[in-house]
Parts: sequence; structure tokens; C-alpha cells
Amino acid sequence: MNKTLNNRYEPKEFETEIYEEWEKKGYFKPSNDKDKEPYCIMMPPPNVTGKLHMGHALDGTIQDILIRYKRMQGYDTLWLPGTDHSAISTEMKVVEKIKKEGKTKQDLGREKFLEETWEWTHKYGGIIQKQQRMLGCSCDWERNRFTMDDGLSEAVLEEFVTLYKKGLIYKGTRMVNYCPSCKTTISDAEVEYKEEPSHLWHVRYKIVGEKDKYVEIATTRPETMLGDTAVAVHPDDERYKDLVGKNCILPLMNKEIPIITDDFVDMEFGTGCVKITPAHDMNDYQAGLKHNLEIISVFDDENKMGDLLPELKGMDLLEARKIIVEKLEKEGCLVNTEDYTHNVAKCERCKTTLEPKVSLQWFVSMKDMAKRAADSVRNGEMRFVPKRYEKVYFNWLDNIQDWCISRQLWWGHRIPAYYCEECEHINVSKTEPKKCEKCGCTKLHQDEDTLDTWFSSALWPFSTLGWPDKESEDYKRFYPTNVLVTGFDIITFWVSRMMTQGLEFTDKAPFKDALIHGIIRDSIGRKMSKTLGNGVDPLDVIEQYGADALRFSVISGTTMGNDIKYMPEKLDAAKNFANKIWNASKFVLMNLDDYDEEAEIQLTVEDKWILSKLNRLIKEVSTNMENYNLGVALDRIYEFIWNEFCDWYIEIVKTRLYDKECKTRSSAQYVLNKVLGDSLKLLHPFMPFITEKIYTCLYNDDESIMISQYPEYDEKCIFEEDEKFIEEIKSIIVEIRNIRAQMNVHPTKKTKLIAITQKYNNEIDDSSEFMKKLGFADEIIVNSKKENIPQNATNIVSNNIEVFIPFEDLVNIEEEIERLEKEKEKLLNGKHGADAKLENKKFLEKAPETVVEQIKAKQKEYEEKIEAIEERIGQLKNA
RNA sequence: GGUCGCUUAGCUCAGUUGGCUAGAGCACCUGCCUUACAAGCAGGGGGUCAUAGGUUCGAGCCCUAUAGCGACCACCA
Repeated sequence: MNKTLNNRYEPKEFETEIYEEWEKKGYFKPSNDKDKEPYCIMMPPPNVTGKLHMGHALDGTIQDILIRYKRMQGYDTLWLPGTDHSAISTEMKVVEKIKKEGKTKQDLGREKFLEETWEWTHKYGGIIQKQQRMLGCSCDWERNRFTMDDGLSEAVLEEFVTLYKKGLIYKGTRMVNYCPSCKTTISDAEVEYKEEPSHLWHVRYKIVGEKDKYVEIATTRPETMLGDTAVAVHPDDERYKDLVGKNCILPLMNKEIPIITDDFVDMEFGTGCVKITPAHDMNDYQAGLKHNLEIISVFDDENKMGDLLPELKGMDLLEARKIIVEKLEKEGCLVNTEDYTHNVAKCERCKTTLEPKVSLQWFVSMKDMAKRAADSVRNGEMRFVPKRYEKVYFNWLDNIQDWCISRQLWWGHRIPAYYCEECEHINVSKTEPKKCEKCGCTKLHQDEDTLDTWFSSALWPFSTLGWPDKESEDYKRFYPTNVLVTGFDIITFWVSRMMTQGLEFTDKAPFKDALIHGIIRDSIGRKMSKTLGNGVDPLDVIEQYGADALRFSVISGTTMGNDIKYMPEKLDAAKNFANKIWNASKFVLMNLDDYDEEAEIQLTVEDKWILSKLNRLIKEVSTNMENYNLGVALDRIYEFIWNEFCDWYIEIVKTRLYDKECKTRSSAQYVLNKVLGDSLKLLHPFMPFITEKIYTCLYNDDESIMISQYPEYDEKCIFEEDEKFIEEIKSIIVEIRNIRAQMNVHPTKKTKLIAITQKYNNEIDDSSEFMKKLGFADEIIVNSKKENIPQNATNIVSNNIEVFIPFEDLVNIEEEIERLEKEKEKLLNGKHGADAKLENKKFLEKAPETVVEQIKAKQKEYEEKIEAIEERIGQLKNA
């Protein structure tokens, strides 16, 4: 690799090259060093045919930051990547593809269709992984897994068979959500609700044996009324007391159905009477079971009208609805029609309106497993970060329904259940049995259905490590994993299921922390979506700004768990920062040409100041990293590099560097080298490419920064006094600049300074040096006597140093007095605040000692400054 | 209906167990092309921390209520 820095920062010139180098050298793989503590993250597997979007970029960046940080800290790290077969969405895509060729799934047949899907998978699969490389993700690609590869399929069989044998998987007739477009059942978690405008049709059913007496019901789905088997009212509803137990006539069908009571009926809604259609509504189904009502299907298997009314047979549902309403109107049964907005259940994948359907499906009994998963969080075995997301988790698990896992799809893990054609016994087994375990018949056929895609991803944290082989090296070493990083949108889908299955099969929570992040929104706060066309392609961003800038922009100034708005300006800020580091590094390298590492080190006050600051930074960054406050950690590094190192330290040491005779020149070189190197290390997890590029230029050995040792806090490197001194000098210099700006002194014009100091006697030479170095002083008189101060001078009062700036004719004495009076007023305000607190007895009693001490010190400072200013005002007035 | 979150500078957001005069980036104003950097340097202006109460010596932070925005869960036909 080219070990020099070009004049300009151009990330494109080196990012790809660096990534290839890392991968070639095997840095992404675990170290195999058994003395190291393991640290493991499982990458949430994206859809096999997915493409990188901003959400992945965020998710990947967070994980990469954590894994790089831990790797540098000396952990044996494994970040395992992979992809998910994502049953429904992949199958949908392939169905669409062959549709363009004029074919259907059925035309191809199961085997051919699967071949087609594998082909698709191989062709388009893993695109996202190539893109994750561009982001800099340091995962072990050699351990890359796919949910339908041999090992993981084996794990799924183990899961199914074990649960079945325990009686936790069963086959039963239930009402489930059915997607007419995907032509499969789906689980409760895959349903989303959307408000849609519709109508509420009020229909009256005539009471049997009464003259002109009716019961009026309201419905949003008149087409289902053909399957009504009762009308229900609330048991406490006085209005209908006398009707309960009687029958009414179901219009169009001319059939008698009973009027029953059930307390699920809401008396306030509509008329308080509800028609019961057990075949087509969840509540009605429950009521039907409870009251032993007949379940009459109105629709056929194709989700068209059945033959209850021969004239409607095969008709589309919405069309049938229109005709039924017309018929009801003709027969005088339609009372009225009102506009009504209601929540409609939609398929999470294809957004089609779902149809509740009674059918025979496979279920996982969830109650006990869910309780165990919830308890695991309650007793602290697993923890959500931020904590508030545990409520979503608890809410789901505490109200869990059995999980419908069978799908009428072909792409996925086929259910390992084999039906005996003789005795109908269900044989559940990992391999196809030769004969029925009950009757010995050899004629068996396998269940046609496949398993919910989450049934396999629930095992992800351990199936990827070799489970069910519990003796596998990776499983023993890396399970349970340390942290799971994912978005809040799949807490129910995925996090909860990994927990239930993980605890069930390994007796351990599969990860210690679930780190939940928000989603990336567009610049006006909308969700990024294909239909809106407001998505941002991370690859475009990388192309334009570089991967480091992209990573910076999604982490800087953010809080874990909150949504992030995509702001292009933030990328400019990120690139500017990278550019700043680039230039500062150029400067350092330029001045390190003749650096002699053997030379004796004599640290000056500014050297100790920056080393001390660096040391504090290390501590602060580490603490924030441990608490997943990545945004704070990054911003602290940013501030340090730019506002301390670049703005002050580099400026201060310039004169030492430029003077080849300077005794402390090599010390300055040492400190530059050390501080830049450590800063790069701290920054590396966030911005891996630029830090690597500079690091290899800075240190000419071949060691990569990504396997270098993370800086550690060292108490011996805290120099309080030196810090205090430089901070005071800094604030004086800012004030001098301020005054010069107010007085319109041209920046290149030098100033004479007279400084009076009370403390720091040894270092005052340094302070005068700084002012010279910073370019605006050409003559500095130190420890001057007050009587030597000229009249037309302005002064700056600091804690231990007072500085006078003679401005020859520039200072107008009147104006200077006015300025000082204003300054005094400010100080008085501050002093009053401190006084008030210290006069407050309760404050003295109750506030902690350190706080009281702080205020006292502050008060003293104010007093001293005020005194000095008053003295100066007196001098000026007497003149 | 239930739960959770957000409301801080013109904009986007930080703000740790309550503790000095509430911060950053961008934008804005002034002056600078000073040999690392104009993608920059120096200086500056700008905030009753949504509102109203409360707890506390002390509240942006804790409690209660209200308003606006957002999300999730439930699903009353």
C-alpha cells in the first residue's frame, strides 16, 4: 500500500484497497487465541436477494463499531454474517419472474420451481454482502451462513422434531390469517392494520313468529352474511331481553338463525346487535365455538364466492358485495348505509387484505416458552438497550397466541411430517421413514407445506455455530453471543423468537444485550420507502463522500433507539472532519521526517496538557462505548481532534518544530506522534478506512490499526496543574483575540503584551511563548510592575494572570472604562449567584461538599477579578 | 382503547446518577487566502429547554396534568 498521504483527501482512492488487504490478511477471523475472552455478534441475516439500504448501513455500522472496538481491546472476536431465505418474499419474486414468462408455479411443479428459486438465489443472493464490504464491515465471511444451507436445515429439523415429541408442536384446525395473494396462511406477527374508508351497512333480520318485528345489525362485510349462523346481543342489554332465545330469518338465505347473548358484544356500537359468521371473522369464530354454532364457509378455496347462492358462484368478493347489497335493498332489508372508516388487516409482505380462514395448520404452543423468554429479561439474563423496548417485548410475550408455522409455500424448509396412507398416522421424523411407525405401512407422503421463515431464523444465534452439535468448537466458544443489534420493528418477529427458541434448546438466552436502534428517515421525517421513492442508496453516498463519512453521519449526534433523519449536510460535516484529520496528519508526517525515537523526552507544559486531555478522552470514550453511547463517544473524539489537538496543540508546537535547535523539539515530535496515533485508534471503529490509511503512514511497520491495541486510561498521565495552566492561557488568548477583533486590529498586526502573574512563576515564560507563537505578540514583558502599565492599554483579568495590551493610540480611555464596567457587571452577576447559594443555609447543609467547594472557589475567582478590574478602572479615571 | 417516545438556537440534534454562565453541526454576521487544512482560520450574534403546577438547597433532567407530533400493540361488527 502507498504509504504517503496525497495532497487531497479522496476516500475512493484507498477504501477498497484497504478492505481487500484486511480480508487477505485474515483480520476478520477470530484469533484462535484461547487466552483471549470471546466476543461474538451475529449479523441479522438480510433477505437473500436484498439490496443494501440505509437501515442496513446503520445496523452494519453499529455492529462493526462494536466488533472493531472489542477486537482492539484484545477480545477474540467473531462477527458472523449470513443471509435469510425469506420464504414468502423470495417466493413472490420468483413467482413474478416466471409469470413474465407466462408460467405459474403449478405449471412448473414443485421440483422445477425450487430449482428456479435456487438459481435466483445464487444469481441475486449475497449482493448485500458485497455492499457491506464497501461499508467496511469486518465480519468473517468464511463463516458466512444461509438459513437453508445443510447445517441450518438440520437445525430446523431438530427443532421441529424435538418440539413435536414434547407435544409443543401440534396440528389443529384454527382460524388463521390467510393471504389470498400469497396464497398462504401467515402468523399474527405478519399482520399489519391499515385504516380504510368503507361503509357500514345496517340490515334488518325479521323475528320469527312476530309481526313486523326486526333485529337490526350493522356490518362492514355484507357478503359474509350468507354464512351467518346467529345474531348476538350483550347479555345485559335491556333492549333485546325479550328477543333472546328467539329466532330470526336470515335474508336472502331465508333461513332461521338463533338470537344469542355473548359479552364480547359492545352495546354502544351500532344497534348493539351483531351478526355471527363463524367462518369469516375471528370473534365470530370464537363465539361459534362457544355456542356450538355451525361454521358455514361462504367462499371457496380460491377465495371466490361459493355456491350458497348459485348465481354468485365463482364471483369476486367485492363484486358479490355489491349484488348482495342491491338484493337486500330490493327485499327491503337494508335500513341504511353509512360511511365508516375501519382498520383492515393486511399482509405485511404484499399489503393484500387478509381473509380469516378456518383451516388445518401446524402450530407451536407458545405460552410456557413465552413466559420463560419474558422471565429471562425480567431477571436480567438478557437486557434491552434502551430499556424501554422491553415493554414491546413483554407486551407481545405476555399476550402470546400459538404460532402458526405452516405455510402453503414451496420455498423454505418442508415440514418433516409424513402421513401414512393406510392409517393416517402422522410420522414426524428428521429423515423420511421407510414405514409407518404405527401400522408399518410403507406408503407415506410428506406434508406439502413449508415452515415460517422465522422458524429457522429463530435459531440463528446458535444454528450458525454448529448447533445441534453441542460439541462444535464454535458453539462452545462463542455461544451465547454478546449482543444482538437490530431495529425495533422486528422485536416481536425475531428477537422474541430467538429468545423462546434459544432458551428452549440451549437453556441460555442467545445474547446478553439486545441493542435496538431506530430507523433512518428522509430529511422531512418520512419513512424511506420504494413507493415514495425517497430512499437514499448508501452506495451513492459512499461514492460521493466515502464510507467513513457515511458511518460518521449515522452515528454522530445520535442516541441509540431514536430515529435518525438523513441530512445531506451531515455528510458534508463528516467529510470535512475526515479532511481535517487528513490535513493535520499531513502536517504531523511532514514534521516527523527526522524524528528520532531514541531522543530524550522533556515534556513541556503544553505536552503534558494534551497528553492529559488525551488520557481523559480515552476514559470517556471507553465508558461511553461500554454503555453503547456511540454518538457521544464519537463526538468527544471529534471535539478532541479538532478543537484541542488541531486548534491548539499543533499551533502551539509549531515554533518548536520549526526551530531545529529547540531542545524540546523531539519531545514535540514524540507527542504529536503519540497523540495522533492514539486519536486514530479511538476513531478507528467509527471511521476505519481513513484511520488505517494514516496509521500505516505514521507507523512504518506493517501492523494494521484494526489489530493494534486500544488505548488505555493511565492515571499517571493526568497532569492537573499543566492542564489548568494551559486552559487559563487559552482563555486569555481568546480574550485577547476578542478585544483585537472588537478594535479592528488587523490579524497580521502584532501586539505588545505586558503580563503580570501571581502564580505559575516557573511557567510564565511558556505563556509568553504561546502568545508569540500564536502570532499576534512580538514583545512580551512579563512580571512587569503595575506602575509601568501605559494609560492607553486594555486589560484582561484571569485567575492568576493579568494581561495588558498597550494599543498606542487605539484605545480610547472612555471606551475602555465603559468596557471594563460592563465586564465588571457580568462578573458581579456571577458573584451574586454564588453569594446567594453560599448564604443559603440549607444549601450549605444539604449540598454535597464538592459542590459547595466548587461554588466557593468560583466566588473567590469572581472577587479577585472584580478587584483587579476596579483597580484598573481607578487608574484610568485618575489619569 | 392501551403502551411508549418526542417537543432544547433559524434547521438537524446531543445533553450520563439532578450541581459552575445549557452544547455541537449546518445556517447567519464580522475579519482573514497566516507555508497542514478556504472542505479552512479567528471572533461574534442567536435559547423563559412545549405549557401549567409540584418535589428539591438546586430541575432541560424527577413527579402530576395539558397540548401538539410520532410509533407500536389491541381490533368493536
